[in-house]
Amino acid sequence: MSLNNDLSNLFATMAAILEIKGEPVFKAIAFTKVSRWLKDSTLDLADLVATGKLADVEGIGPSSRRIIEEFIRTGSSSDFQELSKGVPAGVIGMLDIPSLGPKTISLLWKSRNITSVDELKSAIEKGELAGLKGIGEKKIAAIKEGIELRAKAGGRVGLPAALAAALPILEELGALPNVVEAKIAGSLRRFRETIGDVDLLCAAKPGADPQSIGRAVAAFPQVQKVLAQGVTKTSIVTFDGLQVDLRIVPPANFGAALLYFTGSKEHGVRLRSRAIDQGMTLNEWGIYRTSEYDKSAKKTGEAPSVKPLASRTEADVYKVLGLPYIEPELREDRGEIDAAAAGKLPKLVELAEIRGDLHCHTTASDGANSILEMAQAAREKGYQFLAITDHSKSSVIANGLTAERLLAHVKAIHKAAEQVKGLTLLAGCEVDILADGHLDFEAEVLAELDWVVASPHVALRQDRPKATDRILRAIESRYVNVIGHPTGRMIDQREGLPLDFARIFRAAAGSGTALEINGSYPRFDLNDVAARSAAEAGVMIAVDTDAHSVGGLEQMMFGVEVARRAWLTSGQIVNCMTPARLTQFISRKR
DNA sequence: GCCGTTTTCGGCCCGACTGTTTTCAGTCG
Repeated sequence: MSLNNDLSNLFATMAAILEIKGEPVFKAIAFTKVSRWLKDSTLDLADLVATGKLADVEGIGPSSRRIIEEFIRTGSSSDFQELSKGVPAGVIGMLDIPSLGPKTISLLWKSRNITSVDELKSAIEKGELAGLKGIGEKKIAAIKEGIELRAKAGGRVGLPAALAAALPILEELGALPNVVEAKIAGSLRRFRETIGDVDLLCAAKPGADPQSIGRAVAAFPQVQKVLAQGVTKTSIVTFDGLQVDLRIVPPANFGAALLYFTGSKEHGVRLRSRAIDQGMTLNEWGIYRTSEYDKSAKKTGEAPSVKPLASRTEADVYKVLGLPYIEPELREDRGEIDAAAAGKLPKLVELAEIRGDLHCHTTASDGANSILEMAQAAREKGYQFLAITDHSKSSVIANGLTAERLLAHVKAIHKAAEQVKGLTLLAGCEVDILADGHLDFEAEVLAELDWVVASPHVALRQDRPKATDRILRAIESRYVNVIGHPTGRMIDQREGLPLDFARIFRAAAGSGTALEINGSYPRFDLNDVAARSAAEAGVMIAVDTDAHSVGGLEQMMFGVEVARRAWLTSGQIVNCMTPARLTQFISRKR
């Protein structure tokens, strides 16, 4: 996996250099696509190269293939060395600064010899940017602010935090007198694991001045700063440092706008190019017959004068394109448009289909609530089963249970089960997978349990063969029902184990061992891409919260969202089984 | 650089906002 990451970064850097050098943008776009594919793919690159299957991957042509093959062979790329010759590394880092793009960076570099963010900062302070063509006072101020913003925000915020910040603003927006409808769009609507900025869309009451809505939002109590304010678009920064972009459209164009601003960018590009193939033009106002659209009058901030073929709802627009409605979680240009055209979109799992949680903690280890409290909370959520899975002895910091304490705990769970009617309470354990793949308890202890989650918690920097063997060994145990957070990655904090997924998935599918989507942020592990590959390989997926309190059970919605992004249906998820089916699933392995 | 049920060459998605401009380039999503 780190090979994929390294190569992904290599291609992203090459794209950046091409942009700054002012090469035709399409080269950079092509490399960006390769970079994205490398980051997303769980396939074994070395394997693809060896079998010649790399040539089948869409978007990877002869040049990219040559670069990848050379990199695998030698660990470096002569194309990259050639391209980056004479380009200081700091120049590329300047691309991260908002309001500073490749053209300006190139200008600063060529005319003022500015080659890093630090040099840029001191040049601004000394007033050395004055007199450059196309750069005035305001532009310089914008660059200065961009540098500060970058230093403070550090980029993206986690999904749960972004959602928590966005919902109150959405509510205030929806309550404005001139707003007919308001929705979250962008990556937040697609439930990406991290969010760059929040996109909101609203429909203005016909006849109302759209700009008045933008002004009202700019005056919301959360607003720290207004970045831009036009007729149909307002951008603000909240006191949390989160950027929120609002677009205002007429109700008749709401669907087209929602489709446009939900993205992803790549999904949108594909839809628009599909429209072109069919003699149509798709934009945020609607989908139009190109012959009519080209003749129509257009004015910034207003719908084109010609009548669209569709625009009111997203489904209407998809239909004109000959496609069924595509759920936002699938709109990542990962084959969803081809699947839609072929009538092969999955019926995505829904939160209401989840019948229980199979990974949670109590006061016996590091949780905040008792067995009974957790069980009652699960019952109140309408669950039919719940597995109590406290930590094993090696997790000392988490007050992990010794064999003795665990066996007493099992009895306590069975006793609590009698007090909560209508809920199957499973006595389980989250057993550490030790560095060598041994489990933290002997078989005779595990045999006393109804449900076993085996998870890696330590030694998360192992190399690929070691890490893979370790997890494979756990999968082989007849008592292990699911591997919890299989890679141990933490978003933005640590990479996790570089597993050979192909081998893991084969073993898990063959043995009837589930793999977990852990719905607690920043785990989300397996992630969407890996979970999708796993399910395609026939692996059953468990969607769990890893709740450490009653409130933690609510994280199930995030786990389900990862599952939806992984194209999963209820039939591929252990938590959607009836209690009777679940019992069968467990006994089949033993 | 990649791609091809009209193409092996000639295309490659689209609009809003800002700033520095007198008609447009750069940036962003």
